[in-house]
Amino acid sequence: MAKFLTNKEENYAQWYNDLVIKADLAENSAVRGCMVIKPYGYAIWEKIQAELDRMFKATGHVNAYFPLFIPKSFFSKEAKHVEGFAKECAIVTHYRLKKDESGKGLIVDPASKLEEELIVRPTSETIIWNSYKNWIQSYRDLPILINQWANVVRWEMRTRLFLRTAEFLWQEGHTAHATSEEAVEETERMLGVYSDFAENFMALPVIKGYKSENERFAGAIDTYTIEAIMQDGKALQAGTSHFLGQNFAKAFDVQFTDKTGKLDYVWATSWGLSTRMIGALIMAHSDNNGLVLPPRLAPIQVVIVPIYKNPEQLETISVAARNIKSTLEAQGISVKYDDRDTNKPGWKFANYELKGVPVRIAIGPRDIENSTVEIARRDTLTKETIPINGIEAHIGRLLDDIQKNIYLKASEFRKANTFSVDKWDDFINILDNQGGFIMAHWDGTAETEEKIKEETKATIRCIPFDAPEEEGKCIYSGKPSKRRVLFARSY
RNA sequence: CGGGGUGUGGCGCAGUUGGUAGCGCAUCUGGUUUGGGACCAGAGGGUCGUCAGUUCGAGUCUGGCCACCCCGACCA
Repeated sequence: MAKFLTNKEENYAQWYNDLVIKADLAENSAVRGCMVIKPYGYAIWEKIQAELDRMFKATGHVNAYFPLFIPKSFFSKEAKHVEGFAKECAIVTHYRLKKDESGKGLIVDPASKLEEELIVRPTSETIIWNSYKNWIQSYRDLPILINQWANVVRWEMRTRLFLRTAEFLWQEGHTAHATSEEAVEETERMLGVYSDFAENFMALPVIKGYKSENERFAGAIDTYTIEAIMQDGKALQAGTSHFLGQNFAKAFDVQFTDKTGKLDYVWATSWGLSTRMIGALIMAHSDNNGLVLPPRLAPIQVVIVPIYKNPEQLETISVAARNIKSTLEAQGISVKYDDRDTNKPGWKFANYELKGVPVRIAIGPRDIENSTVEIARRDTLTKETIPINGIEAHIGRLLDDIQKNIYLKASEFRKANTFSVDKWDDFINILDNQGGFIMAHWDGTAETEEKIKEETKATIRCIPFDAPEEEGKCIYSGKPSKRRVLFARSY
């Protein structure tokens, strides 16, 4: 099988590309660097959105929407922020087209040049803080806990479906607080939301930690991250939460009067998670037969495939299949009954495996006779025959079990590919031969981090929150270090 | 922006010393099939990325341009 996919072990990057295309998640578009997210891929995003949105609201946040366009002058108000994004911005300079003098075709009307150029948002801190300035006068106006679901544009040189595209979808939370402590708390809370989501829904074990100065968000005091390991041993940053201090409040002059009547700048956070998560989902769990989706994010959790020789048989089987479908749906399980006569069962089996549907139920004449069905689980590719009676409890348990098993498998993979390293030679060997997470000592300087990056392409993914204090020597410089940090090559 | 590669039916590809375009998959029709990607018979579908040049004649040779992919630098 799997003759339609490149082998994961042979060419991981090609396997990933094949999978995205063949599973019908997305494709490249006519616009360089921009992808079309196809219905099946978008359905996964909708599941991600629905769950995160629920979690954001449960933690007191509300949704709003700010403009796609940002006046250039806003953008340049926070020095580090500009530096971080200036190199990858799309800019609107005109607002009108006209017919080309010499015939057909359209040209930009030079007379429609904008007074001030508009930047297509690469992130929305500036446009949002420009609004917050008008919304905040007193401590009574705080906190503001807003999230926005949006598209953003970052003009990337090289793109890959879901992992890096010029335009992508995400959510960005932007909060304003009266105190530093409260903002830090919020930053931590939202990283917690992300890691809960990753572990419980994506079945993706993540390491929470601080970014080093080099890797920090432009304009942030502190960036927290969740880092996940992919099956090729590379790390993927799955979500970030930033403590912005008073940087944006100062840039946009957002002050408030506190309880004692004193004027102070507002404290801020921002946090984001993007369609890149779909890339993580694919790369963390899938195999050479196709996608493996955790049940809690699978657009279709159970597919029913009838096996029949003639229309009469199909009719009998369909009655049983529809009964099972409604029984399962009553339990909140999403079920597709695929009774299309245009494809054979074997084709359907392979196709739903490619698409990562967690559970497949096959019903044929034999099953009708015995009141049974054949159940196949995607994660282990195993099959069993069970009685139809009590199927809803069985499938419910099975889905839970698959969710847990996928998480467990990913956890074990991470464990087997995380190395505690003390010698520079070992550091290089591991990166070159197998990849993975490396826990090593670091002297805490940006120079050392930069040199390690130059020599090995590995970066500090994070300084884990739970890294124990431990005396040691920097893997590169030999200078004293107090704790190990997480190194890896990354996406 | 550097290095490499590719542009030929919807998709994947072949096309020899230049002679008027072919294969597989997919599609459509008919029939037999259906418990792991069915089979047989027939049919439709191509300004060969683009512009110019050489030639009696260009998918093929020459030059320019464009697009895309892969590997680097940059990044979620």
